[in-house]
Amino acid sequence: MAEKTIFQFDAYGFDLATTLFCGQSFSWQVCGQGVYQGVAGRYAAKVWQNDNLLFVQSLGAADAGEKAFWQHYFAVQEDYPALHAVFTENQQLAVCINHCPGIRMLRQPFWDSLLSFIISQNNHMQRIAGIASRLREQFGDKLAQGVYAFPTPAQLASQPLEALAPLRAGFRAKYLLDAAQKVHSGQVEEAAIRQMPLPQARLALQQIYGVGPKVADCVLLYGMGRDEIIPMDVWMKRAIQRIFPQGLPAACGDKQGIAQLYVFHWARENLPAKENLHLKE
DNA sequence: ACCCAGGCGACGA
DNA sequence: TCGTCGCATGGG
Repeated sequence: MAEKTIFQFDAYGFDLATTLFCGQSFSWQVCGQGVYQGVAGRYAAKVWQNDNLLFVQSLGAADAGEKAFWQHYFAVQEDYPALHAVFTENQQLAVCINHCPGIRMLRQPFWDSLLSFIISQNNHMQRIAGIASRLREQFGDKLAQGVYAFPTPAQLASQPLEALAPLRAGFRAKYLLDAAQKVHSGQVEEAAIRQMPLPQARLALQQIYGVGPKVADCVLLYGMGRDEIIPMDVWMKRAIQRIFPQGLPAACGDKQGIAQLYVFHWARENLPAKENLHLKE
């Protein structure tokens, strides 16, 4: 029978839709007018927003930890007014923030983000979401009607490469398997990486075949809370070339990765790729 | 048809 | 250690 547990959070200034679909997560889909359905870790939910209230309806068997999980996931207790006050001191950055100030850094599980950003390489956002969705549906546990968890490392590690063909992940399929095998075996261990200094943490993740500097940085930022990281993809390179030749303002300090969310989103909506094809660095 | 995508690994110099 | 290229797939 359907679970009706609904968690409610104060979310002043929050923009749920943009936060879910700005390229940091590939675990959500539209399931109605202003209602989105998705997964994080072992939890499935429907989410919607009413002004400054965020509603999260648990779709699985809600447990004692679920409310705290979503509270953390949606960053509803983090002080964004304070962050914005610092970020907007810089005029260029203020343009990016003001373009969509309601974006929040989702606090995603490590494993979800590792799979998602392996899929993301040399790929388009729509396709990333599609492959991630097929990966969950094909190999993950069903948490609710139409919502599947990402396969656990053990579930995925036991698959032969050919089994991933229906994902249409292309050359990334073997990368997904290697990630599963190395996490399952403990060769790549989340808890240990969380304790490491950044350079070491990056190298630890890059042991995975198919995880290079960019994917490692995305996992550290989006899946491990390393807010000081700016993953450098083509959009961020364009934005930096164009409006931040000196890099993001030093005042962003160890929250540069959060500032990056706004710059990335601004760049995607304001820097047509065609005009910027031959920019370097 | 051609170019591109939240890159990476292999290879040659 | 640094460029360059192929890689799977599919949308513009």
